[in-house]
Amino acid sequence: MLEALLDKLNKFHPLSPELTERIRAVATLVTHPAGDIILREGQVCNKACLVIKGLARSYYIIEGRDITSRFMDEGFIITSWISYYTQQPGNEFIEALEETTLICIHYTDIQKLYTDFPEFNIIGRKQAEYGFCMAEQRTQILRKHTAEEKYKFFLDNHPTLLQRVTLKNIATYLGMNEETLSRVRSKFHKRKD
Amino acid sequence: MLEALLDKLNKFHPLSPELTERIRAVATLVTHPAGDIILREGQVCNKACLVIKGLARSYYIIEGRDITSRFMDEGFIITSWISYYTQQPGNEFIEALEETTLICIHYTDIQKLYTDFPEFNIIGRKQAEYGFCMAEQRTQILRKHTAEEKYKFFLDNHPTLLQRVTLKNIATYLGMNEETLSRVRSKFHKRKD
DNA sequence: CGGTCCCATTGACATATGTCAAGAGAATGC
DNA sequence: GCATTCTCTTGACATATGTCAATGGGACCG
Repeated sequence: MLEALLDKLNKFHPLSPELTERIRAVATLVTHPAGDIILREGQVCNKACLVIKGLARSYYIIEGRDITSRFMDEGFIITSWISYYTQQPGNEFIEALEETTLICIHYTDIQKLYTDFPEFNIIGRKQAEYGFCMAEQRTQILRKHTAEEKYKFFLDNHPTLLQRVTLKNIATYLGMNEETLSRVRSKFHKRKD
Repeated sequence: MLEALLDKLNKFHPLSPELTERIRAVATLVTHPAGDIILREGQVCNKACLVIKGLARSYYIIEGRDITSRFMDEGFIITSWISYYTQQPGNEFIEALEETTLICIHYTDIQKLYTDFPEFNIIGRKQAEYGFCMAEQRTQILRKHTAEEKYKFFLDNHPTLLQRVTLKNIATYLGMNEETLSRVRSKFHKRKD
């Protein structure tokens, strides 16, 4: 199972045998049941985890509203980026939406990897660059003008998530409320007949 | 003037004399007059530039609307991140809002720095991590519920920009139109009397 | 099997924001 | 120095989305 992580890292940059060994030594497998809160607001996020199986969402609460910031399924990294990078308490929750199996590495272990294996910084850099691009892309959804365009964008970019996530969570991800999304959907799919 | 760049990089990670020398060799100073388009939609962004003096904004056009994605002033990096990282044509324009002086390094030179100086990846990683956090923060503006909250957030986080940027550009940055911003401001500042 | 919860939909209505138009003032250019 | 833009504001009105409430269908659980 650890192979999934090694594969992913290898695609960023080839891992030496020594580095591979060290990663094996510090990576741990965890499974969260559906509904589990993996990280809470106010905590420092001290690990980064690859999703092997399952699905989670990150969200935060602002003025009493639950706002979904990200969905993370197989192949993606679960962490609360700002809290992780700055090692300060963050405002994000992370919640398992399905039973979710993760390979986790602690922040301090990752920092040691950076200092002990300079080439691991290449991987860290490319991962951060990738995450950055994804973040910019997510932002573009919120800049769409109408609810319908946001929904269309979601359909085009996350077709599989639609079956796995409640519409309420999708709605808060798209910056609208549940009822609006429901109406947009009925109008949108009616036209397709 | 190059010192500003070296200072910034040094704060991420100490630069060896050799690395410092190489950076000096590849960095170039450029000045754009106000109104200049530094990058156009459809181009590949092949450099990253530190703003020494001046101010620019990146924007893109979607369904005929001009949407500001970022403001970049002194100390910040000007580049079109997705296009830069992927080296694919992007959809962003970058426009100098004031006369703007930059220290630029070409993408290929940066890549050579990564391969020739492994520790330069530490700097690249930390810069990407920082940019990622900034991107997440920008996104939070768009998730605010009302126009007034968005404006308040902008006031708190970019107080100096208000004097340097037209309200129209701020409005598109905040995901509202010019008139709405104007009304929010008059209501908001009236209360302060 | 019946009760309870959660999810999604729909209706009626309220309201925030967008749109279109006009105008005043400042900045810019010939 | 005058004309021309541009910026910002304001008004009247249109409309998209939010809010509140009710309903029906599943899923889950005792």
